Amino acid sequence: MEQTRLDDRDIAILATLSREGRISKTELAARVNLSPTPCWERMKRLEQAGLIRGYRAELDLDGIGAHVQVFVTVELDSHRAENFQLFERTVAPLDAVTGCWAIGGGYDYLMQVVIQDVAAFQELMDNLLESRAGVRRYYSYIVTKPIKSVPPALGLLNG
Amino acid sequence: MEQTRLDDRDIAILATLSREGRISKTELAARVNLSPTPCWERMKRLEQAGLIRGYRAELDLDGIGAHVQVFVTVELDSHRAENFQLFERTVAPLDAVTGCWAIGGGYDYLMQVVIQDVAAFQELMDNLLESRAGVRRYYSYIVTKPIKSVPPALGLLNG
DNA sequence: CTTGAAACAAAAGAGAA
DNA sequence: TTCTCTTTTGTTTCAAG
Repeated sequence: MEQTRLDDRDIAILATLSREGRISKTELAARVNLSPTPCWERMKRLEQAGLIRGYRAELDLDGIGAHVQVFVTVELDSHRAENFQLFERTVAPLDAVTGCWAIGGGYDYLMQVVIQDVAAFQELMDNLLESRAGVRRYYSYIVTKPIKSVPPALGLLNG
Repeated sequence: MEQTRLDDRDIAILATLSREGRISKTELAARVNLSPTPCWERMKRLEQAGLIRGYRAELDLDGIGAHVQVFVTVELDSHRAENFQLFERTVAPLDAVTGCWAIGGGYDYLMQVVIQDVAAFQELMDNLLESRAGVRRYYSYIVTKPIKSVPPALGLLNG
């Protein structure tokens, strides 16, 4: 299930698609100096290998509707495998939770929440505490200003 | 520069594109119960209004190359406007910094870093301290396991 | 990897509800 | 206006070399 080695052209295709996800295959081929067919075959291979998880429009939430964005660090009651699983299974289906990561360094999880307003956020967290998902305590950090959000630079990775 | 009111179809278009960014316009039109032309016009309008910032392929970094992902909370020396600007201008061009948010709640910024390995991360942070960008201290949280990452649910927003 | 052809989608216009 | 329908142009996909 691991990767068949990626060459520079594969990396170029991935890098291009991560910035211009709706580029036409003809144009993509031109960008990576390939004719359309082999480029299309590579793209299909990358998708089927699961290296491309999907394509997403990136939206300007500020223009679309009122909302707050909050990061939350979470500490669990107990550190047994079943507690982690319980928390993860509780949190994963919540629509307002747009990101969640298990982290090292003093907390157990970092969550990213995008939701209507602060009241709705408080209700979400109250429900999470009451749900017995094993949350000992949490700290909230409201986003006051988004500074940057970009796809990872593939050039920095050990290709 | 603000939005011309979005109706349910606009929201449906945005929601669909945020999950299937490479869907064909014909298929998109079918999904939102519209014929291709008006759907195409709406989509163009949404893009030109800046509500769609761009399209991105979401990549499986684990399959592509070795890397670490780190969240970093940052506290600045001083809270004058020029200090914030200096920090933001220093951090914004760094390729390894894939996300940065100004936050309330005890720290000034949260940064998301995706980089080759822990050594490269340390070097990045050392450089940031030496650069006199006004960082008083920072805390690092290495991601040990990504749990969830999805686009925001538009249904939860005050459309 | 290239060519080339058939199937399909995108873009733009003319006009009806 | 806002949608439907039609046409032209360009893209996607695949077979064959």
